[in-house]
Amino acid sequence: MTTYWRNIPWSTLLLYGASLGLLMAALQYSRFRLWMNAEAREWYIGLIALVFAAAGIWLGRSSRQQSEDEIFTPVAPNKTPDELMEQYGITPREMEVLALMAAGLSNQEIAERLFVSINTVKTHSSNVFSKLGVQRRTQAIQKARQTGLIP
Amino acid sequence: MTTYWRNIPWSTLLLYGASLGLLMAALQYSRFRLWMNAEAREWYIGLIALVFAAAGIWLGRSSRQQSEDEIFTPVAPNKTPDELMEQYGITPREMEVLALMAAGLSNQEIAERLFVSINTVKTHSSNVFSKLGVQRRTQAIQKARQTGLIP
DNA sequence: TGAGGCATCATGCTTTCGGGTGATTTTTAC
DNA sequence: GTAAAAATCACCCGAAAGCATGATGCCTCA
Repeated sequence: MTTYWRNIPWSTLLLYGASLGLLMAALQYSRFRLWMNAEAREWYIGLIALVFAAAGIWLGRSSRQQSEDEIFTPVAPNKTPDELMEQYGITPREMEVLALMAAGLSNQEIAERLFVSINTVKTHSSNVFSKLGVQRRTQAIQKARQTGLIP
Repeated sequence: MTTYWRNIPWSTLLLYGASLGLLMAALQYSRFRLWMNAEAREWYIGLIALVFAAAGIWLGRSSRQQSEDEIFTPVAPNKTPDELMEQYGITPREMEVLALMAAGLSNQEIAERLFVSINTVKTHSSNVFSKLGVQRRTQAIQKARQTGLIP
């Protein structure tokens, strides 16, 4: 089920456990010192909390584990492509460009396929981007698939 | 790296700070209780360390998530993504890059998401392209969807 | 008949992508 | 312990993509 992930390196886990043990040892040692009065203890505990929180953040971010569901959540389209074209104001020609774009074609290839110049393809794609509210063709493809504009 | 804090929402930071303050308050309150002797204090501090470490890990992980980029899943593959990764020789890290690529992210955004440099992302994406036998990222997305590498 | 939508094309400019190459470090495998 | 694989980063350079702007011709519809 988990297709791509990386375990937390054992070295990191060991380092983490060792640092915890070191802090515990430091606490034990400090018990024999007299600098740790009641007021300082609060700051000491707060410092431990901050240190381990920071270490936890670092550990959490350095681990590569990432669930599929975070990125790939299927969206069931409730509208037909025609309704979505109407909704976004996408013209038929722009739809053609979008479809070929999603097929992996470059602007030049789309231009040759549609017998127009590459500038025209750029204009159409720019219009599609602004109408879909995206900046790049990959975003346009993703949004078109998500909304059901493209199967 | 200061970029670590870029993607953490302010609400999360506030929540985190508030929980820290609550724990400190709980510590203050516990000083007036008598259950906290010398031996229990070590366990108490260790508990705080564990709690904050866990919270830090959660924070570190959750800050990498993104709820918006979702992908519609039209394909019923005959092979599992793991088998396809094995077939194409795609590594887990390259798979991550491919997934974020399909989510519409630019190389720069992928780099920020994975906390690596844009050069690393370019290397991974180039490897993915050559392994999939394509030239552009849109082609890679298309092929990955067709083969079932990506839902 | 004139306004507006659509499709077409262009030019200049900036950003991003992708290929190629080489390198170091970390992790894994034997 | 060593070798292979994986992950990381850097640099150069050309191609592609994207943005802004303006223009022309066609068609429809009021």
